[in-house]
Amino acid sequence: MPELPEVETVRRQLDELLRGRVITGAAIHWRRTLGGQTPKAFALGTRGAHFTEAKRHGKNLLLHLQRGQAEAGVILAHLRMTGRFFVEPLPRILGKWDRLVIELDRTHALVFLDVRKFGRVHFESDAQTVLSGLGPDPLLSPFSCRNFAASLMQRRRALKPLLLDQSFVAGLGNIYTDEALHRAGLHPLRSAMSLSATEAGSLHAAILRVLKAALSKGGSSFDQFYRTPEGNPGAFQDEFRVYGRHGKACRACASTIQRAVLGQRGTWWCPQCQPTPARRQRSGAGFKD
DNA sequence: CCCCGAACCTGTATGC
DNA sequence: TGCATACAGGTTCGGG
Repeated sequence: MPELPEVETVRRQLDELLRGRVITGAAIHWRRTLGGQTPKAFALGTRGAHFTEAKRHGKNLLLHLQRGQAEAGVILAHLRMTGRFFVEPLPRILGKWDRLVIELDRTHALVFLDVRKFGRVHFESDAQTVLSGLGPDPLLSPFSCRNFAASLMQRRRALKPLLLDQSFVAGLGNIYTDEALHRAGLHPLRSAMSLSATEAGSLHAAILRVLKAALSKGGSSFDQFYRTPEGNPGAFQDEFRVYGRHGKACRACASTIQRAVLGQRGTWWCPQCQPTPARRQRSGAGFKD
């Protein structure tokens, strides 16, 4: 489900919904949601603290906590495939897919719902250590064209798996990687180091453009899984140019959109707008299928 | 460094 | 209708 535009939409709403609320309790309904942390450790870290600011890096949400005037750590959350947050008044009936319920001010609940159970929510006294392995977030400085181009030149990997690698850039997932490559006119199998300075610039611009456009629509929804904390779906799915459009006409040139599996992920591209790289420009791996 | 397959999970769509 | 299979916005691990 959620990539940078969806997570940023969630962050903005949680920032409004949670600011100032005091955590008065927590009930865990699926242990692994805490990612190895004990329920006791989560409760000790969070109970009695109040929310200050909601931040984000890549697809990670950081819900900052204070006790009085003192920093008290963060609730670090990753929605993975199907995680959702929302706030409801108490009392409420526990839902089938509710994995963690955090009580707010004794009157409300912050619910983490997650059908596939891949999502993670845990308390960290120091978020820096967890985020240290992540690359730059395109919507948070610094993400300069210059540095991005320079880091591309050092990698032989194909663009698709490289852009999905959160230690290279944080926030792109399967949808926005394919959408950015199409907008940049670059084939997903192109080796990163084969890009000219102009092509690297196009890719940098395309990433920013597609992420901002998706964010302005509240992200993308095409099933019941992604909803904002206020309960709304995104609307950017109507503007996909390649993702999921196998067999349909390219919106730019009318060629038939192709699909193949690359790096275990479905990959969509336009054979006209994104020409097949010459052997020299291709990375080692190829398509499966 | 890079690639692959498997694992973690449940729901939905599709085919027989 | 039932059953089997494939696939899904993500990440991590072990092995080659």
